[in-house]
Amino acid sequence: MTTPQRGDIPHRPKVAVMEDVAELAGVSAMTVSRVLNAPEKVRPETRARVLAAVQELGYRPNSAARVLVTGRSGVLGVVSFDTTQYGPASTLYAIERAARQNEYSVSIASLDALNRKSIAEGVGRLTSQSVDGVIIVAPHESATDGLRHLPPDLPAVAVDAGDGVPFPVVMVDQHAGAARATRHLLSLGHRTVWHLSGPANWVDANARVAGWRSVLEAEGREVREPLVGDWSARSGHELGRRLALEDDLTAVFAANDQMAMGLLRALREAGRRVPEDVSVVGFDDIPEAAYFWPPLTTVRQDFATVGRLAFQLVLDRIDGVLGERRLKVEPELVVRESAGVSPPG
Amino acid sequence: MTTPQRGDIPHRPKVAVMEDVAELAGVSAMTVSRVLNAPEKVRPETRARVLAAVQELGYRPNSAARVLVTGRSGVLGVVSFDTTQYGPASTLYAIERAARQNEYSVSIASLDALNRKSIAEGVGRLTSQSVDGVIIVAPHESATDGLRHLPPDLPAVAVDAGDGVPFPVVMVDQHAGAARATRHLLSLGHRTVWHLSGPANWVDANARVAGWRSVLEAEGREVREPLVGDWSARSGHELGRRLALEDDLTAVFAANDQMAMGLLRALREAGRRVPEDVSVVGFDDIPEAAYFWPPLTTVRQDFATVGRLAFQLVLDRIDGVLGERRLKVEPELVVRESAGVSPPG
DNA sequence: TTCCCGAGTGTTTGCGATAACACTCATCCC
DNA sequence: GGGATGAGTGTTATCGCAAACACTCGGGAA
Repeated sequence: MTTPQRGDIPHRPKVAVMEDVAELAGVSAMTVSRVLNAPEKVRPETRARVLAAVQELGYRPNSAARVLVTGRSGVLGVVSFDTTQYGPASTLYAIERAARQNEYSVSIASLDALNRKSIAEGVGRLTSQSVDGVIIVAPHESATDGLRHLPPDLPAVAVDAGDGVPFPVVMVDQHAGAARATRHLLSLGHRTVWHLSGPANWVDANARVAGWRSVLEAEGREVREPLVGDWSARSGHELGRRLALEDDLTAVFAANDQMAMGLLRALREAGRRVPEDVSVVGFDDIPEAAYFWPPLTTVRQDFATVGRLAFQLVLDRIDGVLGERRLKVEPELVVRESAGVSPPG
Repeated sequence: MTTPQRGDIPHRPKVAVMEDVAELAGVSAMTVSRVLNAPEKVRPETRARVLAAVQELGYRPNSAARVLVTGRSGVLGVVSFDTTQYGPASTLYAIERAARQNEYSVSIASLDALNRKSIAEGVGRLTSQSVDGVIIVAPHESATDGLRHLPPDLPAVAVDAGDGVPFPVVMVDQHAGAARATRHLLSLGHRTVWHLSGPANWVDANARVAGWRSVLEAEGREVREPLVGDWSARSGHELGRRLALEDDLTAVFAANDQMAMGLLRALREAGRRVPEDVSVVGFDDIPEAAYFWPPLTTVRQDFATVGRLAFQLVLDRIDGVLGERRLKVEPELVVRESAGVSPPG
């Protein structure tokens, strides 16, 4: 037993490795490896001895060594933008959950900007860490463009991407959700529906505009130019003040709940009652939506399902299975009190 | 050159390794390694040749191999609970940002429950992935208890933990924030302040109760039993209906903005005007708080700073530097319109 | 009896990088 | 001129694990 030198800090406190376990159990390292990876190939008594030794030494396999030899890390990369927002955060959470249940863990790369370069860099940060696969949550057109320039053999899956990406895509059917919201408002007797949209170049925003527009056009209603916000309550409020000036305004479909919230306040400040004078429908169904004033009618996105499906798809890709190209999750209209019948013209 | 066998899928598409770069540049692998890790030790011309080769082959170092030999992964683990909430999500985001700026990447482990076992398991999932350090965001008493049972030599830092944990702790000074909110309400002329607290055993909730109580006691005001919510708008609404029945109610301090939102609605439904009849102050300053009706006076928590500091502290611990034991970030009172002068008794 | 087979285990090798040390010169000093 | 010096580069060993292959049995078929 070597005594520590003066001042020596035992820096790596000598953690047990496979060889130590083998020795304690009186077998070879290979047998230990087998107990851990293919227990059925080891006689039960031997297995028990090995497991006891593992327990006693508190042995944990060194993943770096395993990765080096197997080429598999059991780590999934997620690149995303602004995970403080409800949508991305929920998606990330669902992915992590699904991953955990499948013995995967997840490594994240947040993006500062949404463009080709930063996407490539985020993916690069992850792949150089030897992740087995990547899920990219970046619902922006330029991110979509970035995806097109990634190596197509990368085991990747996109969430909420536009068309023409070389990977499977999972997304909520935004078009259908927006259409549902718009139809709901028309069914209440409104002559037309205004739209408070998300920022240009966000795929969700565009799809919602398209869904909204398609219903109005199909029904032959007037299509007013959408007002473009930035998803924030602030922008909803600001644009809401402009909307409140329109006196033929009776119904508004806001592209997310935060903007709807700002809108609600602007309408109230302008003396327009909701839903008596103006009806409002949002999108997302954030947990607080039911406690807006009035409670918000909105379109619920099932992020948990999106996350789960995305994980399932990367898993398939990692295993070389070619799965669906494009999976859509149905959104659901949640009727509360912010939308009512059209006031008599 | 071996021709692929029939049916053979070239499974690992032969990515370039250091030896390939070395060969192309006409040097040894060691020199390539040096160019990458200690460029000043290599003659400029050699370095240029190597870098050109790296470029040409698209070489990326294999991190697993590097980890195996250096014992350092450049990965930071973050264990947290419910990252869909604004606070944890913001903290996580700030940590990721700080990490990225220091060439670290982050791996996450979400917890399904907050107890000793799940904390240990979360930390275990991360350490077995050879993270260099861990930040634990689990502001619950039983999580704090879990921390006490972790190996104290683990390079870990806790965010928002209770006392007596064997790691440095970073947190917003909840006590001071709550005191500030309470004092603000008293300064407006209210005789006392009610409290809508967070759930029992959450360290933030407890600290806010303590801060609120300490001010009332110091000023000799009546201390009404706090109503205990669960952070959600739903619970704020429900408890708010009970509060609305108290006719000596003039001021409420809610432990977070979501509960304040529910409370606001309950008060309005009961015909109590805010701030004319009842003043409300929240906690967090979520981005929407300014668009509540009325705009919410609240206490802003600087999660970005918390995240940055936490990262700095783990970094120190990883490097063996012994830093602060407990770092507090000052919260800030943001005055908006939901709190006003006390109505004449 | 002999041979084969396969279950169970061991030995060797290699994954891709870096640490530690060895080597080669040109330079500089006395 | 001889040796010390140090900058620049190469060689070898090693990290911890698993794949591939080798070995040792005991039992059943021929």
